[in-house]
Amino acid sequence: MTIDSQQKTSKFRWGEMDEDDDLDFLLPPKQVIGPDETGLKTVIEYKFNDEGNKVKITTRTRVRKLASARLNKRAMERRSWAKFGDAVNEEAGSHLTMVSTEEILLERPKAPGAKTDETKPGDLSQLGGKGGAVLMVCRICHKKGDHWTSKCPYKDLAAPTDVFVDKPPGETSTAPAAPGPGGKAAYVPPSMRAGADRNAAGSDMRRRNDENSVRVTNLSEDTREPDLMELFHPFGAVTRVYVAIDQKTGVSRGFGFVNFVSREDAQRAINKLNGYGYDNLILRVEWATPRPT
DNA sequence: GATGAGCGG
Repeated sequence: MTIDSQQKTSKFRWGEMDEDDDLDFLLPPKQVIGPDETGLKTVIEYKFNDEGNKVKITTRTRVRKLASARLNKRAMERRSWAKFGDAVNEEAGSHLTMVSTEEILLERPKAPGAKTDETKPGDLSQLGGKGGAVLMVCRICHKKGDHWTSKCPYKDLAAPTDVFVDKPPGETSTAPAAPGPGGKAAYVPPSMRAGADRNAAGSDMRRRNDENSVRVTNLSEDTREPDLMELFHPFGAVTRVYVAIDQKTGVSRGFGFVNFVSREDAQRAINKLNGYGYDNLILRVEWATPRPT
């Protein structure tokens, strides 16, 4: 026995074959001929029948006839049109199919409780941004790595998200608190409900409040936020008081901010409290320049 | 004299 024939037998031994073993590799390869001009496609394949004999199976199919039969009259008519536009100088299907350059963001699902994926810190810089840039995709303008949704320059222009859209006024819900068929019942603030004037009082309020920000400087270092509240709230509704604290030492940095609902109230507070003696110091109260967005 | 913390996904 030659080495060559030994190798052959080691690949395939008749004795080890089961009845249902796949012997198809012993058969000649399948042949596909056509379809020819008449639309006739011929497939020739070989199989073993139940007796273990090799049989040849020839299948003929009408291809073109069938395909055209499915096209309706109008479609057939369109086929006879003269080509126009870019198609005039092109082979059908060559350059006419466009590859979309639109950016489509896919969010990779992450199992709850799973650790952040093993993206190396070096990769983040390549994707152009501050730390965590890859995860930062604005839900309003979809710009990625630039800003969070809350900082979006289009935040105030954006149409409200679906969850905030209430039913049209005529449609009254029978059970308002019950979850809808699709899932949880979403709370809809009155200002966002159908029929509410969004421009009047609701969505715009937060931004306006932020602009009614008053800076208070020359505070003694033991002046705290409750003190500021006590001092300023007689002038009108205060939405926020803040005293800057040194993060290391925990002592006041001597300045803070007070936000008012109404700009007029803020102005009155400024007029009255600027130069006011408080804790042996002369307060300085003036409009704060809005924080950089 | 002085201009805010931290949280998302």
